[in-house]
Amino acid sequence: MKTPGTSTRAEQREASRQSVLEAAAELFSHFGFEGTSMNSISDKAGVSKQNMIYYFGSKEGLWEEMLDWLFANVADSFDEVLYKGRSVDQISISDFIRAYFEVCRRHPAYVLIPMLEGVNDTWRSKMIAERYLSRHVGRFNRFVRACADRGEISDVEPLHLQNLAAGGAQLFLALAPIWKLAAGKDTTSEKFIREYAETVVRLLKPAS
Amino acid sequence: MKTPGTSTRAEQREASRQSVLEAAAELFSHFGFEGTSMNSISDKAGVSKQNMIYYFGSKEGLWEEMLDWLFANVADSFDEVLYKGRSVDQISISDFIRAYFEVCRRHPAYVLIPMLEGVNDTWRSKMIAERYLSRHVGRFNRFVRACADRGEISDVEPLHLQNLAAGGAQLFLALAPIWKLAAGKDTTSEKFIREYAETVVRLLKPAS
DNA sequence: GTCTATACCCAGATAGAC
DNA sequence: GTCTATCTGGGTATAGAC
Repeated sequence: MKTPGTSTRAEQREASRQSVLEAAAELFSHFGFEGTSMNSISDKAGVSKQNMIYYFGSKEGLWEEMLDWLFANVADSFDEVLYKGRSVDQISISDFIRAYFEVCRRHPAYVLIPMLEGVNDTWRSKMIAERYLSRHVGRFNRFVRACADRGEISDVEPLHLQNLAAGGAQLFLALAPIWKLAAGKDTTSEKFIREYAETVVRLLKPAS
Repeated sequence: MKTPGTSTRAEQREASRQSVLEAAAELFSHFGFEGTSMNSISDKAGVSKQNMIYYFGSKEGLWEEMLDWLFANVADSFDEVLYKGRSVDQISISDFIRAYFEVCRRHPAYVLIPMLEGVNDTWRSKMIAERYLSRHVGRFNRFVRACADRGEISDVEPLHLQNLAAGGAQLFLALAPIWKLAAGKDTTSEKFIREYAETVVRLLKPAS
């Protein structure tokens, strides 16, 4: 039996919020903050614009909630694909790269939004950097040092490695439309990304 | 002595067009097509909006002329930095990567515009791909095969190599604001880019 | 809580005087 | 060729009925 009254309303509201967040992530990630209108989000989500603003307060508020929602989803995927309860010490650089590429493939907006926003120094860039990337960069640096100590990778500046390990797939995934047009290949397929991960892993192996 | 009459007018017009193109490249490359207004371009260029539209017909027309102008400038830089009259056979992969990074550093818009536009399949992506990137990709593939034949690089899929060789610097340069915020480093400095080029070159060396 | 109607602003583009 | 003035459309956000 469905509980009547407030419970159903709350459920309805949550469902609407959810579909707005999904639509917002999709549109913001493709057209940027300025290039995305509240009309297009509400159309895509099937929620009236007025209610959407009522839920999220403003376009800025919606963007902010979308960001937190997105990064929470990504963190869940990371746990599922990579950590599975393991600690950082138990993860090899190959595992990391392969898993990272896979997570990026599953969450296009995770790749696209920092890419579109990171071009400028705005409140949105600041929010992405402060809430998420700073922690990410620090954690990655510690991970790289551990891998280097174990002799798993050749001696590479962590930031360079981060760019090689994470950035390459980001470009293939984010710029898939233009890669398709220019090179005629689908750079988002699971196979393509897996093979690229293998290339990167191979190049990073220390010359024994 | 300045020639009077039509000549001066043509010069004036050319100077105005030039300053509009510069402003347009700067703004389009940071805020995207939708995110850039004709008002902001005309303000930055110091040319009235009405005359700007008179010169370029429309926002679309201006974008198109800006693209050709930009890629022509980039081609000049490539000639200056890399080719210097040499043929492709005389250029090593190290030279290429270092030069490519330097050209990207000199022309931020060359990196940013394909990045912001390449996310979607629009008339602008098509124009970038058809007029420029397709040729670029084909040329690069031939170059890579030549390098591989000479044993200069380990056996890597050309598209992967292209992404490693070209993409890495693009991300550091394009996303400099967010890298600065997240990692506290200026990833656009000549020194930083040179060092990153050296890392890439080193990793690509075949394990002898 | 959810609708209709609308206020208000800025976008791109045009008309017409000079 | 370059201005002033203006049109039309779409943007975010709000007011108020229900």
